[in-house]
Amino acid sequence: MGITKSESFTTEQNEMANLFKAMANPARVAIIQYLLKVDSCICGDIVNELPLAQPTISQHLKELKNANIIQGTIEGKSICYCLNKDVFESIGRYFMGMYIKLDAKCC
Amino acid sequence: MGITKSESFTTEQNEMANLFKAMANPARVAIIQYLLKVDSCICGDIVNELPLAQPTISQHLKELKNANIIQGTIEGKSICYCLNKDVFESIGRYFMGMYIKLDAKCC
DNA sequence: GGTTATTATCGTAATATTGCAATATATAAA
DNA sequence: TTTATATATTGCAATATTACGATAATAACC
Repeated sequence: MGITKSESFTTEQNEMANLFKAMANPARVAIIQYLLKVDSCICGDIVNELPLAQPTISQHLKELKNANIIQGTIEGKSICYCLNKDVFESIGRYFMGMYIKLDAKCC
Repeated sequence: MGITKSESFTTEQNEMANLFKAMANPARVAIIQYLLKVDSCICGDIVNELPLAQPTISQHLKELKNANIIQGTIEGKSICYCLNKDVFESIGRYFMGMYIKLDAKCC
């Protein structure tokens, strides 16, 4: 039918999928990399950095915020965005854990 | 327009996005978790494990294989699938590297 | 050869995502 | 209060993704 059968999978599986979905776009990867470089910035800085219109950037920031990858703090008339450190630690641990568990013997 | 402006971003950014896209679906997350548990299996085992039709599983396996997350080896009339250990190490390092680089001071 | 078992491909319908122009909202400054 | 600045929301068109039935392809077995 075209819709993901989310109800057929566990909450954890859906949460992991949503987290990856938030990063599954080159513009959002670029935003994350930019935030890693500058520590924190306002929406307008990202609009100047990337070749996308302001509403598009705003929408991407919203998705990253929904996934808890970034956080935004109101500072006067602008909003200061920065990366959420905890998320990266837990994703890193998730994959390193898989790497360790993974048996070398394959088919 | 609706299409991702891939040409506006670096090759690395597009590759990272594609890797995350391959994992941005609960069925594919479930397949990865199942392969982690059983080490290796054939397509039919996954069809029995998940509530999805055989063509759907086959399509998901194709996407995981294209992203180099799994590999498939022909064994008689069936195909043995297993996880690609290297990918998980590099993704894990990618995120742990971000975590370490990330400054605690946020906005 | 014919049959069975296993997986892949095609076609297609339903839904989701991406991007932007236009517009709305909110705050600061004048 | 008006104006400027910064960000969010809405509506829409183009494209991508998801799922499955029908069918094809491949290999083992008789």
